[in-house]
Amino acid sequence: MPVTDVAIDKIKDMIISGELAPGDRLPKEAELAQRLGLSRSSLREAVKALCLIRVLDVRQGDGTYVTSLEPNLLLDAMTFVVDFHRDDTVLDFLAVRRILEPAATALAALHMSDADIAELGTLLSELEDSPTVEALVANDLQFHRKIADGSGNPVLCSLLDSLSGPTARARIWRGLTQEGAVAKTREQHTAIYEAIAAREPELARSWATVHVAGVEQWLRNALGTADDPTAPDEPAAEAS
Amino acid sequence: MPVTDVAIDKIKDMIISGELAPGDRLPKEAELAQRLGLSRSSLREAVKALCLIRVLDVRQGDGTYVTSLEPNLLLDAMTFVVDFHRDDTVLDFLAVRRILEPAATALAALHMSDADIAELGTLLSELEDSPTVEALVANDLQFHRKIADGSGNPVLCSLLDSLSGPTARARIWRGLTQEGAVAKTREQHTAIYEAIAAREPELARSWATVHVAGVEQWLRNALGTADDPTAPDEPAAEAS
DNA sequence: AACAGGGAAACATCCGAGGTCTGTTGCAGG
DNA sequence: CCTGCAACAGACCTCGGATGTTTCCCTGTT
Repeated sequence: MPVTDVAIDKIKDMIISGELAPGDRLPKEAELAQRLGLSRSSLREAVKALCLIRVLDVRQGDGTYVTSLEPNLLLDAMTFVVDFHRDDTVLDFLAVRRILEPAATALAALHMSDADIAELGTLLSELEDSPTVEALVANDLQFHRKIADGSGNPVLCSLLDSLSGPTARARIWRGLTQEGAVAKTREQHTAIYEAIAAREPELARSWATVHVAGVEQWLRNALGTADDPTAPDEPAAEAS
Repeated sequence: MPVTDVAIDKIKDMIISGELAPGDRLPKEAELAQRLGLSRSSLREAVKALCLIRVLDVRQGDGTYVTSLEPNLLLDAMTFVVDFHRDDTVLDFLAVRRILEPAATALAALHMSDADIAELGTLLSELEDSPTVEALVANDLQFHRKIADGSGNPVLCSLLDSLSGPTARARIWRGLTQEGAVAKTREQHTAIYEAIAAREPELARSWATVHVAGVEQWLRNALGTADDPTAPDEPAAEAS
């Protein structure tokens, strides 16, 4: 195993063992390199890799620090990974989102604060009557992010955030090619908001399912894979 | 922005744009470095980072290649990230797993091949009467992995696989401290298997919910956070 | 045709020398 | 005493080259 990979594991272990706590500063490059028994070049490769996944944070002129290691930060790195997937796997991501989003929406109906719900309503009313597709998608992302955040589970929130990337692309495509998509999206968002405001988790869950499934169904038809037997094609009664 | 980060983006773009397809070989270090306008040292840092998240695969003496970029490979890198989370966030991961696992189990009941179901049964019967905790957990991981794979959604499968890491640790802890956990786990596994074999998605979903919720409930009590208002503490009726 | 040897190619690792940015310290002025 | 600016030191950034290791592949032999 290359020394760089060893160094990555060593640093990882130092963090997991508690020797390095979140926010701590690492020894300077030269010092740490000597301690781990490798050159500065190789160490820098290890640090850069851990930096990409948000475990370390290097600040030029200052030092290298362990990040907060909070779920939202670490899962955020998954967005980078998701970006690599082409359209042929976007359906699989969307299928996962269709599982998580309704659950998150139901949780939001239970746990969201009144103030946050009010902000959610503001978000909806901020949208112009005839928004551009870009504005609609941006508003959509904020809307769903706020709901995911309202679920009270940071892991769930971050995961949904990451999965929304490909969905957003698909949604733009949809908005550009399908008439009525804008109006339909707004109607469904309003319905979800009202269900949450009414503290009706099951109703919120159902609307969320309908909302995501709509995009999924359209995308499946657009890709011509509606007859793919390996794809999950049963509603599975999340909203029963 | 450091030149290394620029290089990471450049390489990423080369892949996303299709200039570099999965399995393709990158130009040699010196050549690519010159083309991207930086030194080999800096380029190597970029390559190493992309290597950690399984986007690139370097083979000494041969060259650097783009991986298959399949979801299972890329999501697999998330396991590395999940390892960094301490016990105080494991409940959040478990809560997400409790959302995904029942859904995956229901899908497996619909899509799993008869041959795979038979293997699932074999897995159960392979376990000794009084297994060690380690053997039980290993068997448990295989069992759930096979079900996740049977859902037919590679993204869902990989995601569950990553989330099972922390769960496994908790399960070991549970097995070591709670009497009857071994027997209960086996009973529930058998019930899940039989529901899948009977092609009963809703029954399979319910058993999976019970199974994961059991660990979750135990862990919450063990951590003394049962009264945490921010944690999702409602069954949310997945199995209604 | 099969096998062993050798050479070329490519990555792995290291070293050392500037460059750039940041945080701090100390001095001068209000 | 407080404020602001300037110089300094510390730490990371980037580079280029030299040497070691591994793999692939061509070649020659059996």
